[in-house]
Amino acid sequence: MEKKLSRAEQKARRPHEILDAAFEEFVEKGYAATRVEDVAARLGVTKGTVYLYFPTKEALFEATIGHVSAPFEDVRASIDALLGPDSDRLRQLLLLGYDKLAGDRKTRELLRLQLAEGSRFPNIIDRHYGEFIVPLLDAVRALVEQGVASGEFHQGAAASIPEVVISSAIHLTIWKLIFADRNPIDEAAFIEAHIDLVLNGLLARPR
Amino acid sequence: MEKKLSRAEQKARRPHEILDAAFEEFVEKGYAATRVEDVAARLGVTKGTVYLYFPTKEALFEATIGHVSAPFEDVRASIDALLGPDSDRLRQLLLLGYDKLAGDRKTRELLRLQLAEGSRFPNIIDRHYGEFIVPLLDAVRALVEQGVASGEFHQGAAASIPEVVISSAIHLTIWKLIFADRNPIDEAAFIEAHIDLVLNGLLARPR
DNA sequence: TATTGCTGACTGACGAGTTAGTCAATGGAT
DNA sequence: ATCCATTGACTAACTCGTCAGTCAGCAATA
Repeated sequence: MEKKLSRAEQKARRPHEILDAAFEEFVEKGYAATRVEDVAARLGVTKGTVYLYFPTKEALFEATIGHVSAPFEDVRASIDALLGPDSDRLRQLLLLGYDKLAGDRKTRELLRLQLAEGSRFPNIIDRHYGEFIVPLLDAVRALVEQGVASGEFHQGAAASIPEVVISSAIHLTIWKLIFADRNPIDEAAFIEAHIDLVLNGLLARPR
Repeated sequence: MEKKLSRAEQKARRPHEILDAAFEEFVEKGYAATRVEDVAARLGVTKGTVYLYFPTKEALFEATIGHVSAPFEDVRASIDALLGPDSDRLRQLLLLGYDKLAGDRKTRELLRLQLAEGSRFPNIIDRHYGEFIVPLLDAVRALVEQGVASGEFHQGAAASIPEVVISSAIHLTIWKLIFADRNPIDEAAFIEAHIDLVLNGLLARPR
């Protein structure tokens, strides 16, 4: 079902197509081992075409990172819309986190690229940090503080460091990145265990 | 203070020296971008020398991974030596985990290499999984199960998935890999928060 | 016909792997 | 103790393939 596109339409689509293809190649091979020609081949065009839209391989890489890390603005809004007691809101927030981080292949692979290439492209780290990490941590912190204020959560070391609350989502993401399909994990059970731990801890409750 | 080494001594040291240098280069640049000549230059020798000891760059890389992931056999023993109530033993186990994972630069960077190059060198993953991950998770699982049996820990989703108990150590490791020195974190407070969360959870205790 | 998105053949640089040759340590002979 | 033939760790300059980036020309569109 190939639709015939006008030249203008084709040209307008090219950058997106190229960035999508580049993302796949960079994820698969890493920056250094990726060949611009292979990126082009994914679209059935040649290297020259890619260089009409991006001046260098480096520029292509940075644009690629920007392209996939773009659609994160809605997260903040979803967080503010959560309802119910703080423990429920925290549960929903964590589920949302799993969905956006461990569940979304693009975000996951973006993390891989940050780890693999971040030292040579520091700006991709800083950008992601400001646009994604800080707001997420702030949201968790705000939620936990509110829970403490309402008396639903107890004051303590854990309440002041939001990182430890979301760690398992990072953990599952890393696990999936390392063991793609080889050591699958029961994700639903993992997430339930995480939420259970965060709310109840391990110590037996006094009855 | 350069000590004069006999030829035999020099030759015996070479492989170690090369692997140490190679590790630094691979960590810094990644597999593809690392030049064998730069590895050699770290020792003040030339490329040819490296090829006397390792047949290809690939073989050098795999040997390098093997070289740094070697000293892990003692962890199991340290775990079995822990004493006291289960909550104390768990705390000590976590501290040990932080020491070996987040605290040790080599282990940390090994994780980075696994993430960055693992898809192209599957065997380095499998090896590490069997030699390090499985024993560690088994140890945590055994400890938690014992705590449940003794009544100190409560039965629940968290108790059956040891991963969620150690997640924050992974999280801190990743954080340090991504933000080397740029966004430092109060590690002692982080670890305390982790232990607090694991033991007590967030929910306020009934008084 | 004029325009332009694209091609594909080209270049220059770079890096893995090779190998003929070097020279200093070694150890046996004197 | 001194000499010298032999060894072998190492070098330096090479080949060969690869790949980023270029650009004159082509062919389809408007």
